[in-house]
This record gives sequence, structure tokens and C-alpha cells, in this order.
Amino acid sequence: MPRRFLVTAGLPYSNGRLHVGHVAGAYLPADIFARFQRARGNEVCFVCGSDDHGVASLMKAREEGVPVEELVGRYNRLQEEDFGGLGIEFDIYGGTHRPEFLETHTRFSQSMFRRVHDNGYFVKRTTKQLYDVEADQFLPDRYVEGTCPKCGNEDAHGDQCDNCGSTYDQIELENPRSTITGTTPELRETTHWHLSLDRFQEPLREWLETKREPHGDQPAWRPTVLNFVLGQIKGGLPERAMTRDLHWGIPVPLEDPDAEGKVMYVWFDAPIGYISFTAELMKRQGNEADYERWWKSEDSEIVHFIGEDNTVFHALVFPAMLMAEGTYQLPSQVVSNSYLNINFGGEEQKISKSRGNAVWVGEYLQDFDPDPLRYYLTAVAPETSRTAFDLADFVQRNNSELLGALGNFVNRVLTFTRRFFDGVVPPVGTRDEADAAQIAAIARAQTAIAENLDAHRYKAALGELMALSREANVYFNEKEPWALRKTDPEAAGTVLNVCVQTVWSLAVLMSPFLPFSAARIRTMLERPEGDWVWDSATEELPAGSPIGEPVLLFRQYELESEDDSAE
RNA sequence: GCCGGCGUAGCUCAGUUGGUAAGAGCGCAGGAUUCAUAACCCUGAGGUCGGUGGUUCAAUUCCACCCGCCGGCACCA
Repeated sequence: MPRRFLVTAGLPYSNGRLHVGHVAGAYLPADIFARFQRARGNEVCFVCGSDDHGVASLMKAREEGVPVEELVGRYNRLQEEDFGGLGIEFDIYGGTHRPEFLETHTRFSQSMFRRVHDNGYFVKRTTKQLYDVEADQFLPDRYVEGTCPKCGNEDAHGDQCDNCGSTYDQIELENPRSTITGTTPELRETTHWHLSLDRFQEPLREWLETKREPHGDQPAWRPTVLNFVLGQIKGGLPERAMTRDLHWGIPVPLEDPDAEGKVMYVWFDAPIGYISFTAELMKRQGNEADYERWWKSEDSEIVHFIGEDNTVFHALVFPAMLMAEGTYQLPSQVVSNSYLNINFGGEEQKISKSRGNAVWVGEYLQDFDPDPLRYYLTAVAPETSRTAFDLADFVQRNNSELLGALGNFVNRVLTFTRRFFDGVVPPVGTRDEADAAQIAAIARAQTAIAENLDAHRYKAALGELMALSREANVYFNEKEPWALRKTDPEAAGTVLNVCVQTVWSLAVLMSPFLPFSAARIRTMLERPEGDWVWDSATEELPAGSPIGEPVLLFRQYELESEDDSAE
């Protein structure tokens, strides 16, 4: 009985290009998981898209002097391009404000909002907030500066003073000014709908506690995720406003006059994007209502891949929303990675645009192939703690591991076969103990990789793949087919037969991680194209199968001068 | 301050339920080989498993305390 996985990767803000940190955190492991489960014969729906309603996008559009729709549309496409270039293949890539998705997304978001409202989980509260008359909007803390009420620093932020470190409410700020227009904002009353997270503390806690151990077919959640959110619950969950006074977002669908001109909080509508994009995909396939098979059917497993900064929303707020709505099932798994830092100038730093240390996907792809990056980011994946991207390390691992161990084995086997065995798979002949051991190693690696991937241990799974290629190199060396072919050609043929089987297996087993290279091997072995089938890793190619012109899988990289290393 | 994570060979890190598991990869050194992208293969590191106590017949693996890094404690996502 095949399983069914609805896989999501955290929606990126459509206000910038993607860098390696984004990829390592959510998208690459999600893609590997989706590819793997598909190869296993499971049904997979892999959904992503951009989160277009972020305030950051609004600010950026204002900076650039372009309409925000234009800005998010542009980055939505650029991000989709970056993903495509890396072989991260979603079944659908939407956008919460992408024109073709807007109607569906609005409908789903408003429906969710209304149901949560009707079920009584919103609390309406009126508070005072700063209002920029000229910009005609209320000001989030980010948009206010002024004089710190504690220390007198004149450039204090709306909620916190960088000078003395104290925090306060924005209305306590002296001489407040809007960072949008520079004008002095006035105090106005505003009403918002708050989600009563406190009412879900106990249900959330009980639900999360069950994730400490494997449940059903799902492995336990990563302790870092559970520790963090259970800690939050222990400290008490606050009410959170789910509406905003902005002109950018999904309109609040209530009849209430106080709801006039308000939009949903971006984190309310963003996760609904996962659902609305799924619905849009189903609509294109014929029947929108099929989204329920993925989101409301208990035999569907929902797996969210996110960066650590999204943990609260995917493990607490969104589940609480779903509980409040009442008809959805909760996620089976939230796979959260830590941040990927970057080694830059001999120092480990956070990746940040302003520091100019980011390695951008788009720029990377101009000079390098996608698979080496997929390999490296998986090898150093921040699964349990923060790790760092290091260009020298990347080059090193590409050359010594990817090329030296894996690429070299494939290449030596195929060129050898072409040269000495007429370019076809030699007969099996009689396998001795060592030959059988090598064949057995394939099945062992296949199992080990599968177990690790099922458990979301990508780094370990990749390690098993590399271990197989190393074993294969050792086997080849010990058999010395270059000498054996002169004394016992038939035995040499047996060795190469085993080696070709191993090459094929490597292709199947690497396909979730290194899809481009796997496809190249498939071409060289003249196997039919199509979906990868995990079980075919142990299906042997018949003797006499042709072997095409060998193509190098990986290139040797050199570390160039530091300047262009990470621009 | 409170909460969480981390501290294992030169480097990057694995170590599941406590007892011949103190390991891998890389780097480095020596050797071997030629099928292969100066790739591959073999051998070598004697590392107080951050520190100090404790539990135990036995702890890197459990407990306490301490030291050192990192992160979270915002109407920020």
C-alpha cells in the first residue's frame, strides 16, 4: 500500500533572490525527500510558492519605487528560476499574490478566517497605535523611530532601544517619527482580531508530546523543534493579532464595520498558501476538491520543511489555526533545520545581504553545476546545529569526494568496459566471494539510505551513498581487472559486470540527491528515461546491454582569488 | 537573568538504549598501482571524548556543579 505525502517547503518572501542558506534549510531536503518517496512508489505532492504579503516586500517596493505587485511578481519568477536551476522540482510553485493563484488563495484564506471566527477563537481588541497620516496607515514597530524613553537615544526603534537595550511600547517613544514619510505620527485607536492561542496550549502540548516518539510510519520529530515549541507552551502562549492595518494582504472577510480596510496578518494567510496552491494544482488537474485528499484525509502525511525561524508558525500557530478551523488534519512532521552560516574572510558569519557575504543561487549557477551544491549543502546540512558554508570546503569536497570517490568510480568502470569489453555489459560468469560481497553491499546501502531518508537524516543518508562508492573503488582495486583481463578474461568480465551493476545502483540511489548526475549515468547506460524506481537499484542489467560514450559527471574546481568567491 | 543547543584526532564532524566503538571523511606523511578527471588503493595520528565531583562492577554515553562558545526570550519573520 503506497503512502501519500503532502510535502511543503517554507514559502520564501518574494523580496529577494535565494542564497545557499535558504536552499540548505528547507528546499533541498524537501526536494530530496520528495524525490525519494516518489522513487519508492509513494504518491507525493510537493508544494511551494512565495509569500507575497510580507511587510518586508512592501518596504522594498517602496524603496525601489515600484508597485508591490510588480516587485513580488518579479521575485516570484526569479526564485522559481533559481529553484529550477538547482533541480528543486515542485509539483506546483504558487504565490500568495500571484495572479493565477490570487482568487483561490483569497477564497481559502477568507474561508479559514471566517471559520475560525465563527468557531469563536478570535478575540476582538481595540488598542492605540501610531498612525502616519501622510502614508495613510498604522505603523508597525519597524516603521517608527524616536527618542528612547529610558536613555534619551534619539534613534531608538519602535519597540526597543539599541543603545540601552530596553524595550517598551511604541507609544512610549518620545518624538516619534514615521520611517516611511518622516512625519510625526498621531495616536489612533484600532481594532484587531487576536487568535486565542492560550486556548490551544493543552491540545498543542498533548499533540506535540506524541511526536517525541515514532508515531505510525513517522519518525520522532527532531528534539530541537520539540524542545523549542514545548518550551514556548510552558512559558504560556499569548494572544496574537491576526489582522493588520495595511493595504497589502488578504482582506478580512467579516461584516463587522471595524474590519473595514483591514487585511490578514501575513502569517495567517501564508501557511494557507500550502493549501490553496494544492487546490489550484488539483483544479488544473481537473477537480479542486481533490485537495481534501491531501489535507483532510488521514492516510495523507503532511510534512513541512522549514528553516528554524519558522518553527513557531509551523509547529504552534498554524496547527492552532487548523484546530480552530476544525476540518483539517495536523502536520505529521515538521522538519526544521538550523541556520547555515558562512565562512567569510576566515570568520564564521550569519548570511546577510547587508554584509554582502551571501552566496546567491543564481550567481552560483553561472559558474558551477547544480549537483555539487546539492551534494555540499547536504553534506554540511545544519540538521542538529548551525553549520557553515565554506567555499574552500565546497571545492575540496567536490574534488575529493564527489569527483574522487563517486565520479571516478563511474568513469573508470565505464571507460574500462568500453575499451576492453566491446562497450557492453560482460557476462556474469562465476562470482566469487568478493564479487558477491560487492553485490551485497549495494542492497545494504540501499536499505541504509532509505532508513536514513525516512528518518530525515539526509547527511547520514548521503554518507551511506559515498561509502558505497568507496567500497566499490576498493573492490575494483583489489580485483585488479586491468591485470586479470590478461590472465583470466572471463573473471575480469565478472568483475566489470559487478562494477557496472554498482554504477547503475549508484545512479538510482543518488537520484534523490544528485538528479542531474543520475540522469547522465542513465543515459550512458542507455536505460530508458522516466521516473526513478528505488527498487530497481538491485535489478541487474543483463549481459550484453550497451554502454554509451562515458561523460564526466563532475568537474575539478579550483579555488579562485578570494574576491569573486562569494560576491 | 531565564530557556535551549553545543564543546570528541590538525580541520569538519558520527557516536542509537552506559561495558573490546573511541570512530569516519578531509588534510598531512610514507608506500603501492595504472582501468580512471595527478584520480584510485594500502599504512600511520597514540586524541585526558571542555573541567570537577557523583551514581555504577563499568561512563564520552546517566546526575550535579563549573568554564567556554552560539542561539531564543519583539505587534521579526
